[in-house]
Amino acid sequence: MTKKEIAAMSPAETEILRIVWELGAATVLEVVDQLPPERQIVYATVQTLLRRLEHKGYLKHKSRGKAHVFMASARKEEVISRTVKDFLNRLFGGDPVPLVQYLAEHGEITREDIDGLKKLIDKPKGK
Amino acid sequence: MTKKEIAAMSPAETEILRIVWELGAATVLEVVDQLPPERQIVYATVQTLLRRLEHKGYLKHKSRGKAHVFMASARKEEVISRTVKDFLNRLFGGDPVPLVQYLAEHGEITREDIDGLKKLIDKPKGK
DNA sequence: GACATTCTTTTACAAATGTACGATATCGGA
DNA sequence: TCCGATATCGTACATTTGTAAAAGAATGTC
Repeated sequence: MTKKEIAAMSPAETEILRIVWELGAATVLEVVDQLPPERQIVYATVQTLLRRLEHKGYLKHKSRGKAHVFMASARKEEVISRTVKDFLNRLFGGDPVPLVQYLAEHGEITREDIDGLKKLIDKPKGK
Repeated sequence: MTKKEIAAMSPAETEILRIVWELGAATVLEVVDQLPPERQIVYATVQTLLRRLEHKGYLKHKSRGKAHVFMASARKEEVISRTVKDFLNRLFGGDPVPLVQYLAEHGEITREDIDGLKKLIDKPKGK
């Protein structure tokens, strides 16, 4: 395991990283446009966040014309894994059940979602 | 809704708050003892975190002898709700399914857990 | 090829965060 | 009542974070 040493991302950075993941590749402007309307945050700020994410190793970029196109650099699976685990540890001492329970109780996930999950558990070697 | 305005807690603070919840009520020392051994953090630091949590409204304390006994001040349910929702928004754009999916795929939750969840969903007004 | 436009780079900066030392207060004994 | 042990309080301080303005560079357009 020679990697792993990648600085944790901050909440605001996480938000931005997620959007880049969603878009696959995106310029500063495209990320800004993707932000929820109620999220007041200017171009320059998003740009700073993207740059910091690049510094930390989460993103890389290539140029398209004068614009920079950002895209994932670290493996998303791994980043999510680390992030979720950390969150779970801090808020629930590592036990995922209360978290899922919360989601269920608050109607965040439906019975259909749950049925789908069973399948995942049964065949762990999913595609 | 005249409340709600409670400053967000930082990751380190979250960790400490969780322990206080778990213990119900605890002195600085008791919290320190509850921290996982690999978590290197001295008494004074935990104290600061507890103090900050109190300032933000998450905790209150009463005295027992010379020691302060900290306990929840804000409703845990609500704090967890806000925290989980925020996390979900930032990392998954608000969609809980990928999160639960991740937990299922990585063996964090078992089939039994899931069966229990269905019950919760079926009777949302659970005790 | 001069301009307005569009991006990036550089730089800033206050507030929050993580971590902790030193001074002071308090309590239970000898 | 003086002492050692135990706690809290006040303070500190380097980083990180969130937010952004200002300056500089690349582009397409007349």
